[in-house]
Amino acid sequence: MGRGKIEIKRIENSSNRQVTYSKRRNGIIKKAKEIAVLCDSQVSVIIFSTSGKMHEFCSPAITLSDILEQYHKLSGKRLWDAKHEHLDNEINRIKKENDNMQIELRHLKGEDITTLNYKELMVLEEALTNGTSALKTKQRHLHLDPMDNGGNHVMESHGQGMYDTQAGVANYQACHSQMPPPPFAFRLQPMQPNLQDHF
Amino acid sequence: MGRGKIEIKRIENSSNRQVTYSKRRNGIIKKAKEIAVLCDSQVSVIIFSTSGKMHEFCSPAITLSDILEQYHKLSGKRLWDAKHEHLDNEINRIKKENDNMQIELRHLKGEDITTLNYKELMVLEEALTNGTSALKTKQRHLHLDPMDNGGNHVMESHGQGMYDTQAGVANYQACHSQMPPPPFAFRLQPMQPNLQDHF
DNA sequence: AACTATTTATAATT
DNA sequence: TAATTATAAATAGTT
Repeated sequence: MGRGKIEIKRIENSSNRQVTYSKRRNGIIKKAKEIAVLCDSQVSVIIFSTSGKMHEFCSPAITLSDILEQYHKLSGKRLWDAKHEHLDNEINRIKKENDNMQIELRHLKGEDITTLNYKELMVLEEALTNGTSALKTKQRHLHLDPMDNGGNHVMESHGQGMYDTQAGVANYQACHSQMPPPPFAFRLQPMQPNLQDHF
Repeated sequence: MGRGKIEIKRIENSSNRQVTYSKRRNGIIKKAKEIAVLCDSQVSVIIFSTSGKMHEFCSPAITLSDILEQYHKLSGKRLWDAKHEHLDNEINRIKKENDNMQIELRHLKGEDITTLNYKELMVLEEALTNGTSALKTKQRHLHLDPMDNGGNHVMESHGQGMYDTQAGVANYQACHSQMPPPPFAFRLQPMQPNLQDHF
């Protein structure tokens, strides 16, 4: 319907195709609206252009979800099973990851460690050692730079916090005074890192 | 487009409505096919008659599922049913949980703690304290009951590990000898538990 | 369901 | 890019 008849095949000229798309898309959606009103039917039209833009029409007083549910009932085609399965797999994967982390967290916090064997305890000890060491370093940093927080720090009494991990010797000393509870500086005793090196 | 112009409102005559429905439905689906070919676009048309019959058209080389997924991405509207939505929510929930645990784990291992503030460091310290304390207890247990593992333990040298947390005073002393690295028994100094009681 | 007068959609043009 | 218009296509009413 136009100045000339056209063959129904892809319009090669990009600009023409875009124009035709726009006109015909409006046409279809107009028709969809009309049939919905005239014939009291439920219609869903979804159109994506090559450029990725979407236009849709859905009968008033009904959602696309409703239409899809109807679709499922009437056609028997299950549109969502694949998606559901994928989501299920995803959930299982993440849950497993979750469980493992949960266990690791509990162990680091000292919970549920009665079942751990010797080797596992060693790994745990190393992790705690590293964590404590890093925390201590951070705390010293806070101590040296009180501007980070609102003061309330206690001077490091003394002691060489760092020690040669390669030597594998805990060679520091910590002798705290009886002052009121210091925030945290040096209440943690560094532990022996790299334990596994000895086994 | 016919012998006379019609108003776009519900056709009351049931038989006429049925005829018009049939004609216009074919028209829309024909148009949908045409625009899909002419403009290389993806189209989905689903029509339900009042009598419950369904007709559909979907662009070749694409499934309705694909179109609906696109639809969700572009419109943000959720088309899926309750189950789908539930699964989606579940994934988001677990992922968030996952992220939080991941962060906590990293902190306990001494990673990424430079951004922690004072209070957070205190919480972290408490966790490490508890974990270390529990580990030490377990290690002592292994020491007392060498059947658990292959022995190779060192006797506890000395030291009063526990101290009054209520007093809020870090009153322990730790003066390690320079012995060669014992496996693990009592290289960990108990730290102050229940730190939060003080704040 | 087929026909056809007429309306509507739209291809080509401006 | 948007309006115009000649023509093709769709379809309302008829048979």
